Amino acid sequence: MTNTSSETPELARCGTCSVRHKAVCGALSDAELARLNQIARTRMVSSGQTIISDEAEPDFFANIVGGVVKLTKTLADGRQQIVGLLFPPDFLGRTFRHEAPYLAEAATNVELCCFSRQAFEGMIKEYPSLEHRLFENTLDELDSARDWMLLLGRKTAQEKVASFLLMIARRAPNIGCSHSEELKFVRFSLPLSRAEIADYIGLTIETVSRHFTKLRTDGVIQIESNRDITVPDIDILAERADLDDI
Amino acid sequence: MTNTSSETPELARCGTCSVRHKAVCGALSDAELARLNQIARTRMVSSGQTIISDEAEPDFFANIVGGVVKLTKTLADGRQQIVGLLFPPDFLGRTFRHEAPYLAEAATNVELCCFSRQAFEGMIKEYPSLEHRLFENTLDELDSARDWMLLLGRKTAQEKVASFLLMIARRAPNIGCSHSEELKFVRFSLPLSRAEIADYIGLTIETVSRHFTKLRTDGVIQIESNRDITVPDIDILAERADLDDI
DNA sequence: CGACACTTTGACTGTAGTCAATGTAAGTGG
DNA sequence: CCACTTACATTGACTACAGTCAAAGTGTCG
Repeated sequence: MTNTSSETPELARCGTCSVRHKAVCGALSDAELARLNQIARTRMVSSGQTIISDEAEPDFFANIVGGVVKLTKTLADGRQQIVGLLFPPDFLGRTFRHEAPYLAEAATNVELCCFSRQAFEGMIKEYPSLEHRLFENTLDELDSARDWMLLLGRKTAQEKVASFLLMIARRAPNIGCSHSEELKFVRFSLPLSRAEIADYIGLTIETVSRHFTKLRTDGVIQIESNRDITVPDIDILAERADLDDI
Repeated sequence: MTNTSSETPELARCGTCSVRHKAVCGALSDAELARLNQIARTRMVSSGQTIISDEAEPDFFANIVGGVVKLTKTLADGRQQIVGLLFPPDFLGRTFRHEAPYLAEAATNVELCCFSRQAFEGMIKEYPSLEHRLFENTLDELDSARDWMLLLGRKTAQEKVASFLLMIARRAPNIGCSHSEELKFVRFSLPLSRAEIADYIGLTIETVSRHFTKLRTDGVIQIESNRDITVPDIDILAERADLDDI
């Protein structure tokens, strides 16, 4: 929360990029990457800042290099729902449609690698392998969205909170966390406030807080500070989440 | 519910196909289509039959030519959530992944145009325009899934029921319905039972039924029969749905 | 006509929401 | 350094919306 969106984005340096092979860029050869490098600009966005408004037409796409981005939808009376959470090396932006269907905000301080819409869509048309990678990403996002629909429509508050913590514990390696060898023990920082968690799992702040407390008194989690959670045995947390599906 | 899945699928006839230009096939030239035609087989599936199990690895994809297909996810204790509803000319199947992430069932009698996985994935690799079309479809499905997350997480039972009816009214032209010139007046048949509607909008049967009754007594809808609904003024229904977003 | 599946309605319950107060931690200025 | 502010989180008391359990109603098909 120190600096706002940096004013002088600098040329990206793909050679030293931490998400080079995991992000969509992984689909490109060295020569193709060199061209992408020409249109890529690093940009820092501080926590709470809007990245893509749902009112304007965004003129860029981005890879998430660091931090967490939340995608939210809002009803006329202010009720909000987080419909997606992006971690490195996820891709941000709705290709082939000019109106953004949601608001993208930095949930933490975020590092982006941005591409202008025009130049990037041009590259998509030229390099089918790039479009293929984006397509695979989108299929994975759709699978996640549908998992979340099951959570929102059918899980109890307790299961929702446990499922949320489990999801963060599993994705946290991408934003830095520690865990034991056998992965039973996990410690991580929550990228969201209680209010944001509530908006993600379709509850109120109070209900989220109550179930955090319940999980703590039941010994399933330890709350080191508001944002720092330790899970002694992730399998026990998973039981509380009612391990999805058949 | 008359016939089960037909035993002798016949060669598709793309020339007379009702979804030729709207389905993914629309991305193909006549020559390319001729090749797709070779691997396409028409198949009828009766209401209630499973099309793709979430336990087996499906070996085909399909275009929905007629009828409605529901995609469901189930928790260990039997709670269900419908995570997608496919109408003509939607595409059914998860490309590039062998395990199906959900169960696909015929909600009504359904006509499919099926392609073997191997042959179709081969064509995708050869024809980037086909992959592009599938990608655009998937982006639209993702947008819909996120709209539905807002409904599941943040809308009241009344709003959920109204939103569901509104969605059906808007997509019903693809499964046959009548409406007035200015589109205010709409009459359609529901492709789902009350139990299925409940599983789609995250409620119980009883709550769905109560809110149908409420909308009827308020004059927002007329219930001609369990499955047949008339909406005298769709704008009034839309008000009850709390027209999404900002 | 009778059986069955589905839907509606009623009475009651319980989970999560609402409203309000208190607690906690980080940051600011006298 | 300590009062004060501010933002965020927790806890408590009460409420209400949707869920549960049960019965009655409706429609379809043999």
